[in-house]
Order: sequence, then structure tokens, then C-alpha cells
Amino acid sequence: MHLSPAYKTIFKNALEKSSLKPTKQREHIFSLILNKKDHPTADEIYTRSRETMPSISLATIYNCLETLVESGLIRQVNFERESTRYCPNLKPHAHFLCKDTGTIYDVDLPASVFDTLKKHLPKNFQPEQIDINFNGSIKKINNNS
Amino acid sequence: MHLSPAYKTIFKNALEKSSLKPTKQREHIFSLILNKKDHPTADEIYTRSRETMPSISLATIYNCLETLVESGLIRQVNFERESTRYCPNLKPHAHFLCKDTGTIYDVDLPASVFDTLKKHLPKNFQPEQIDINFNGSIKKINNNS
DNA sequence: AAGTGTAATTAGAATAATTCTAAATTAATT
DNA sequence: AATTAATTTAGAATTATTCTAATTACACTT
Repeated sequence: MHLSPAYKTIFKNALEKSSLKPTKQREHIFSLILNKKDHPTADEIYTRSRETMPSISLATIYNCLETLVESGLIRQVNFERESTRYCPNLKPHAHFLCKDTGTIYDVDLPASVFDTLKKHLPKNFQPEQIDINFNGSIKKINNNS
Repeated sequence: MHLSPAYKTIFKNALEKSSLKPTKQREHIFSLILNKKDHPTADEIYTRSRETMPSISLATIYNCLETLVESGLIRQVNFERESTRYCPNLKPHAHFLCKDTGTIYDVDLPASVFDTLKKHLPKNFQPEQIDINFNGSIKKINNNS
């Protein structure tokens, strides 16, 4: 697990802005999420982490994920009350959960969509975050026709 | 707790369509959610239910809520991994969670917003549900100026 | 009306994700 | 080297929800 120099800088800056320390464990977890761009749960991250950092504890996973979210390096994804998942994609996007496979897909959206949504709020409502979650199935594409 | 004749019909039809029975408990819980249009948790519904139906059990609350959701009479609202909340508003709308008070507000949205969102999905993605959740604060309106 | 079968309700145990607690470790600073 | 503050750690505690098995309610047949 290794962060590119560019991401290392982003990582350090983001944490230091919130006066948090860029520790081994935090970097390890961040690089792990970045390198496999899926949407792992804390427990999946725990399992993956121990392959290369066997001494890490589950509490640390939770602590580190919290600080990474706080400092804006990753975001949380929640569907119903399933385990929270973590997402390194910071571009404006929505999530689509395929109910057949459980896979979560990023769906890129132009910023304008979010602007339109905000326009429907009462003027004194000040959103800090907007989550858009689709839930459905993915139709197989038929190739022989 | 009492359902208006109109809602009683809606209630019966919705359940019978899924071959579920319109039981006392299901009706009680449904009317309770309808009459106070907030977004209660299962536990809040449990407390409210027992005021007029003291023998109801928490498992029944969960069972009934599940059947009501299944039959399309209410929908679930989830923010992060907080307790699931239940919403009787079936018009297209989003939810806004005020982080200061914990209150959830319905935000009505024209169907066109949902159509636009769907257009951004790959053609073979077939959404069954779309949740839009805002998270933020509500600015006090200043009256003396 | 009594018996049968199926669905719904119930109480309480079990589960699972997450948070908490208190001790140990680390790193920076005097 | 000693001091301090932040972080990590293991394991216990919490909490919402689901599960299990027994009971109850109700529609349908005799």
C-alpha cells in the first residue's frame, strides 16, 4: 500500500487543516481505499488492512475512517441500515445499489443537478451535504440480436 | 387512533394486493403515523402505540412497519446509520435533516427532477427507488430589520 | 358449533455494527 | 531523558434490529 506523492500531499494537507496527524494507520487505510476504488465496509477495510498491517485493530479502523471523513478525504455511503461504506470519489456523484449483486456504482452527475435540487429548498435551509441514492437492478445487455 | 373511511379503503386494498391481512395492529400503526405527520422511529411508534394498545409488542411494530412499507403505504427514511424512520408522505419528495435539532423535513419536488436524475443513469440501470437526502442547518429568519 | 390450517402476534434471546473505556504506545516538546 | 497530548489498542458495552419458537386469531371446512 502506497500513496503517490501527489496524494501524500493532499492527505497531509487535509489532515493538518483539521489539526490531525498524518499517522501510519490513517495513511494505510486511505491508500487502501484509494487503490481499490470500490465501496468497502469498515470490516472489509479491517480485513484488507491486516494483510499488510497485521497489528491494526478494528477500533482504529473506525477511528481513522472517522478522521478521514472529517477531513474530507473520503465520504460515507449508506443504504438503508446496512454497514456504512466508504467512497474515495470526491467528484459530484450519486450512488446506485444493485439489489441483485449488492454492488454500489458511482453515477457521475453534473454540478447543475445539485444546484437545481438546492433551488427547491426553502431559502433558509442550508444544505451541507446532498446524498442521492438509487436502488434497483441492472438489466443484462443482450448481445445476440 | 382512527382511519378515515377513505384511508381505510386505501389501507385494505394496499394490503390485500400483497395478500396481507388488514389486522388491528397494522391499522393502528398506520393511523398513528398518518395522524401525526412526522418521521418517527420504530421505538417512538412503539411508545405511542402502547398508549392506546398496551399489549402490542416491539416485534409487532417491526413486523407491521415492514408490511406497510412492502405494500407501499409508507416509506422508510434513513440518515447515516441512525434508526430508520417512517414517512406517510407518498408524493415525490426529498428529506432534509436539520443537524441542530434532528428534525426531518419533507421537501416536495416535481416529478421532473426525478426524471432528470434518471436520465443520468446508464441505460440498463433500472431504478426502483430514488432517495434524496439533504443534511444541513436551518437559518433563523431575522424579523427586525 | 367444533376442528383445521394458515397467518399474525408475542416475548425474549440472538445478532451485528458501532461506540465506549481505559490502558498502552507513539511522537513531539521541553 | 522527562512531560505532554494525541493516537492506537483490546475488549466490553450499547443499540437497533432480526430471529425463534410458542401462542393467538381468524377464515374455512365438517
